[in-house]
Amino acid sequence: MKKKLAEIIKKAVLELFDLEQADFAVEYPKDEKFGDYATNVAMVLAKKLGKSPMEIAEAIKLQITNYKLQTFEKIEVVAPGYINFYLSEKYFQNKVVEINLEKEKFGEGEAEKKEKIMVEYSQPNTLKEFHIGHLRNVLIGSTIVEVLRKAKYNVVAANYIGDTGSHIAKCLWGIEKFHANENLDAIENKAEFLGKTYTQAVQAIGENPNYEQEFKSLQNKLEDGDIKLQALWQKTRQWSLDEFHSIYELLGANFDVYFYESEEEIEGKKIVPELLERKIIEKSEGAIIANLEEYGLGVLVLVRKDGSALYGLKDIPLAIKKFDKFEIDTSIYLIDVRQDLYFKQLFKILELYGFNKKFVHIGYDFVTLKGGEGMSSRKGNVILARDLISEIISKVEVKFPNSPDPLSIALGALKFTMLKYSTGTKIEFDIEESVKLEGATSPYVQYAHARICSILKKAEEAGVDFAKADLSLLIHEKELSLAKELDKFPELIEEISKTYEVQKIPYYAIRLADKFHSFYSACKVIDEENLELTKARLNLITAVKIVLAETLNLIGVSAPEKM
RNA sequence: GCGCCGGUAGCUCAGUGGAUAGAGCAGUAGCCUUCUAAGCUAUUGGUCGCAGGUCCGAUUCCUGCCCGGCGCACCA
Repeated sequence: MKKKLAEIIKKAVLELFDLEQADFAVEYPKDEKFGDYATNVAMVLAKKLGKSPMEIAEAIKLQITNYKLQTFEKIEVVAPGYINFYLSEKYFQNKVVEINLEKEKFGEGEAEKKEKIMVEYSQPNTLKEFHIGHLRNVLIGSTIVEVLRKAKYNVVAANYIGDTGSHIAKCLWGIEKFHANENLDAIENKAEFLGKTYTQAVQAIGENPNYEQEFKSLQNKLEDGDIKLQALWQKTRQWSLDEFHSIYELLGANFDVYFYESEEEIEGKKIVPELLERKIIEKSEGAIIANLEEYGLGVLVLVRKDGSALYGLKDIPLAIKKFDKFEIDTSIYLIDVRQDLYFKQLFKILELYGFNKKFVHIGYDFVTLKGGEGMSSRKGNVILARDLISEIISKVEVKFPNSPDPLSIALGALKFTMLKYSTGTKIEFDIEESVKLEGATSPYVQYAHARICSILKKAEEAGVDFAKADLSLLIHEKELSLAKELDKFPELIEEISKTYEVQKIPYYAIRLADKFHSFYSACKVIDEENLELTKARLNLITAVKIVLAETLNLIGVSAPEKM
């Protein structure tokens, strides 16, 4: 509707005034009493046209009124020059019908988009533990994927596993040093063992310079293909991958393709001569670097002086492969904001290489612990994803002993909490706060859904057939307010598919649930005295149920029938 | 030093070139013989970090400053 209205306004403006184009905004007014949509077009044009905003607004209002569109109930001009549009009740009543017809397809993009987008996210390092900081990435990433799909983009969800590099060597060294005599295969929680050993190794190496030597020599042996170490690498790598897959399954995150750093490393080394030849990179202080000072991007080291490859070198062939092999148009990297400079450097190198494509880095700020510093696997001051989930489950069980599915409520609460922050906000994680289940949380939204299901079940048991209903009976303030919120859903999808502002989904879900709860206490749906109104309202809440479930679905939260 | 991000109610956070700046939590006062009170209704609470500038209009854009975080050559 927003788009349509913008076109109508533009048409009116261009007909009325001698203009090439018009720049203006169509927005939701702050208050419903100012109508359903408002535009500032008159104020924007005032100066250019040398007329007062009110005068222009009146002229536009008259022009649009002459179109005799049934969509509008009223068009109003208000000082200092707003034009407020009031949509008709009929429009919203029809919207309810439309949603019930389209069902879960409501809100989808109108046509398949031509653009193919790859979203790379998660990128965990093997042998490190999966902590709650990693959760933010997975949850934002899978939400972006879902939203883009809903908006009808062709999306490839990609993961890039960090299965090589010094952190691996450190952990393997730690195993050999401290756990050589243990039967590794018998360890029950292998992921935890690896994580702990990694932290142990980092600390030991930091404290004892001799260990530094030992670990370095192990790293060299590993890179030279030492058979025993290779086997250990393979085995532990698989343990980590198994753990990651299990966590993704728990969270409902899916990937279409996995890339591995250990494979890209080989490709990266192949293009070094060409990059050197073309003077995109150079030798410096024994290392190979890209000097990007002239672009204000500093220096990026690609190859260490010992000849080993760094992450930048691996990202170059991978970036190219994504376009060439997968035929994508846009490549999105979801990685925390601390790597912002790195991505600017990477994209610049690719540009200099002649690979000028659409690259996007979506950065989000990291997760810290309340009262502490940033979580770091190296320091071992982490809260593991699994531990947090267990803790939330136990809270749910205590608070709602009859809950049929505490796991999905707990996961919902976690996802919602993680996603409701904008990406520029650091999340100061407070476990106590995160497991609260009242207010702006997923249970609030899920509860609305469960309440609807409960009413629908009751209606079904009473044998009410509401397939045919007179929706024009929906004139109550709370009913229309609900329908108006439903109408905004497609615009929300469209917006987020362009801005990636995923926090808007939880906020939308809260607003919709809020309006439902408010309607629920003001209006009785099933009213034996008034069967026609009952049918109309059953249609309304069915539409609300569809949109609530779809909204939750986008952020991977279940919509329970019962709570 | 240079760069990026943040500074909005007691707390945690949304939001916006425009109409009285919002939500949750916390506080206060109410609401379960009625479709689930994980709920509803009402209410207290803000010089939108500071100072300038642009604009008809700035919390929003620009500049400077202050505070916090992060990044800037061999981690990813």
